[in-house]
Amino acid sequence: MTLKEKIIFEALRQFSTKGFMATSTADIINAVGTSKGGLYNHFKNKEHLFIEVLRQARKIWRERNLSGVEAIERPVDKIKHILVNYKDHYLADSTNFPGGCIFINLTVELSDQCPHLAAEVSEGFGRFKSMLRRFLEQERLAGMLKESVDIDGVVEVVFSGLLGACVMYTADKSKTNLDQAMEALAAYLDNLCIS
Amino acid sequence: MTLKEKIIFEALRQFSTKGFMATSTADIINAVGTSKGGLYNHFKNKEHLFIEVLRQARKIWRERNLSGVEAIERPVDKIKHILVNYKDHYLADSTNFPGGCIFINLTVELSDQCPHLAAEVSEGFGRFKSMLRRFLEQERLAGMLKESVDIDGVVEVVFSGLLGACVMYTADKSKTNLDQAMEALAAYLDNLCIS
DNA sequence: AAAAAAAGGGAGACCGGTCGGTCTTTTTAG
DNA sequence: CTAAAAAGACCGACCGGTCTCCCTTTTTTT
Repeated sequence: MTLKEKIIFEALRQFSTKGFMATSTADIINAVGTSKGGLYNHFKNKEHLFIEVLRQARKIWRERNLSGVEAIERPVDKIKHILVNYKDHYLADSTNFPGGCIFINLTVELSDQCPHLAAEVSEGFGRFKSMLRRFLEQERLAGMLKESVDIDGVVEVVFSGLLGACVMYTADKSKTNLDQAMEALAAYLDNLCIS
Repeated sequence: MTLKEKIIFEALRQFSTKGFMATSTADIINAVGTSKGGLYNHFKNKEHLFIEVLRQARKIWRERNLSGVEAIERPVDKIKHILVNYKDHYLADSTNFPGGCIFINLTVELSDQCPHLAAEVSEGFGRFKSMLRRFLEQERLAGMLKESVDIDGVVEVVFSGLLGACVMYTADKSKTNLDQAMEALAAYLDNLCIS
């Protein structure tokens, strides 16, 4: 692992817990065991480091949350699988994300202070919501969704519920509450389907 | 309005947008138009100011979100009323909370940096969840809840959904999306009731 | 093949600026 | 006259970022 990679992974860890502003370059430098020169040789400034950390975080997010989804045929089951991945492989990954969902944390932190960085972060939210909507539309096309179901409303409930559960997990670190929230969302989805 | 009150209200505004750590005492002092002496005569240090700001924030939260709830007889309608209050009177209060829900913002910011402050903040979450649960139990006692409904699960969905909607509102400031999320939660509640 | 030179990563002293907090001084009110 | 309120100079610590220096590795020259 090169020094640059080490810096990115350590910055990811610290941004995830302490946020972007509250993590000093000195914190990262000490944790990695390098120096100012070692860091600023690879990154123009703290903001450029942030961009690379964000890219890495997205890559890990996909690995954790989308693994095994392709192999599932029924769209609504794909969503339920993602919910399970979220709690068991993503939020539970205390090596890379010891502070919970880094995208939520950074969005909350930066939305009013660094709007251009926050926009970068929350871009992924829109893509995720679109994915959920696509799965639900496929389920409807297959005729497996109850007539009365409003897809956009369901997307909002599932997505907001997932976000809220992440926030609570950040706050109380309770795996029990997290499990319950995810199971409740899965039950909610089941209730929208036929048979 | 005394200087002390002015400081608390201004600190509330700034903590709500920029967070606790990123708001400097100088920011508050300049906005209020006072000096270091003017602030530190009324508050021992920044953390004590934080405590008083938190107390004020809770008071406003209750005023905004619980107004009119007493007058409603059916418990589940009380919850739906709170959802409406949340988006129309609480999150829309850009005078006091220009940065969205201050409790969520502060919880996310402080959970890993100042656990003792974060615990103070998120204490209210537990009380709110208990309130939701109490309403649902009353509804069940009145026989108006479907047999299959798991109250704890519903509490998780509604509470997490509310939290997540707040986070998204912090990120995109979209009143439309907020309305949709809240309406979807109300529809979810309707679906659990008889008739 | 040996010597010289160029290149680049890393170390850390250093800079201007900002932070929370203290202390002395001045102003104001009772 | 006194006591509280307010002002603001000041302090040490820390921030992001720059700069120079060193050391190792690679490339070029003889």
